[in-house]
Parts: sequence; structure tokens; C-alpha cells
Amino acid sequence: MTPTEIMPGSMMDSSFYLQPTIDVAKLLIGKILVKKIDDSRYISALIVETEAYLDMDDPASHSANGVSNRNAAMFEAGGILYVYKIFGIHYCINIVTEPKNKGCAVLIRAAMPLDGLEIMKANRGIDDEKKLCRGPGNLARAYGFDLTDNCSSLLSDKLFILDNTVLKDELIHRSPRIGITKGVDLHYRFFLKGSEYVSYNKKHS
DNA sequence: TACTAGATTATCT
DNA sequence: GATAATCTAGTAT
Repeated sequence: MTPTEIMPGSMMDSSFYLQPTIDVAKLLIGKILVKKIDDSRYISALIVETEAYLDMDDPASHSANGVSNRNAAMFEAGGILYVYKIFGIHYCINIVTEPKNKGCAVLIRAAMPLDGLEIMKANRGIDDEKKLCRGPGNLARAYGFDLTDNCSSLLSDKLFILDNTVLKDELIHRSPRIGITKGVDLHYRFFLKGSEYVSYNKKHS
């Protein structure tokens, strides 16, 4: 099964992204992020780890202090990409959710590569499949995302999310978010239990 | 296996 | 001028 074979009718539409952010973060586990490179090549990977960042009431969210140049994409209507650079080195990929002016997004933290392995390996400079998209910075590099992809639509034929199978609830676990200093008591991280492709795999979670 | 340090820059105060 | 939703390599255990 490749994305091009299951593409018809299974691409997520705008209503999916307008749902509550935490719901979207959970529903994204098991879905496939597809980026088209050219007419015959594309990158795809099964999402195994996400984090929800909510509106002004979430102290860890970039939107906590209102609109700025950096986070403007978060305040657009759901269904676009919010890309930012962290520590001057890595890019992080978010999917904007909920209606316009809410300021919510879901961080894509890790995925299991399905197609375009050669492209990802070249982008990352490594060969280990399990590490290609493990961690938000690595995932962005494997896909070749950068600041020019900020605000890109997920409803285009070049970039979209495919529905896959519905995962059983017990396979999706949640935990505190990683790498933040505020809002650590909120369990807004979702991941596929036992997956070798999830970041922070210190034995188990 | 576990912890620490260093890289490096856009963005916001 | 300080900070940051990270990653990797290196050293210690």
C-alpha cells in the first residue's frame, strides 16, 4: 500500500483541522503525512508522536502572549503549517488547528517512514530508518521543511495528510510534553505505544 | 547506559 | 540581551 494508491477520497479535509486541538493531536497518531517532491516522487511517513499546544491559556504555547511575527500562522484557520526555528538550528513542524484567531497547533514530533526513504536518508545524511523522523527537528530535516513552508496549506496536492487505519484507543498513550519549562503538568503529548520510531525511547514510556 | 556540554540564530522584551 | 516546543557527540560510570 502506497499513498498514491490510497489517496483518492482519504485525504483529510478542512473540517478535520477545525476540531479541538487535543482531539486532532490524538487523531493524528496513525495518519500519514505526505509531501510531494515532483511528479513521480513523494515522501510519506506514519505519524507516531504529537503534542498539542493550545491557546492563550496554555503557558507553553507560542500563542500564550498573543500574536507576533513568528506565531502569526497559529492564528490562522486550521489546515495550514506553522514552521519555526528552534535554537537557531532545527525546524519544528506544527499543524494549525481550530478556527481563525484561536492560536492552536499540534507539533509533529516523530513518524515512521513509508515512502521516499532515499530522499529522507539523503536529507538527514544517515541510513537508520528508525532515526530518520525521530524527534521534531529530525522529522523536519528528513522532509526538507524550512521557514519557507510556514503557512503552507495541508489541503493541496503537494502536501496533505492521509487517513489510515483507526487505532485502538489503548495503543495511544499520553504524557507530559517534552523540552518545555512551562505547563509541564499538562499531559498533551500523544504517542503510539511501543513504537521504535517515537522520540525519547528510554526503554519505554 | 546516563548524563553534560556545545552548537547557533530568529525572535521577542 | 536573553531565550528557546532540539540534537549529537563526548565523557563518565
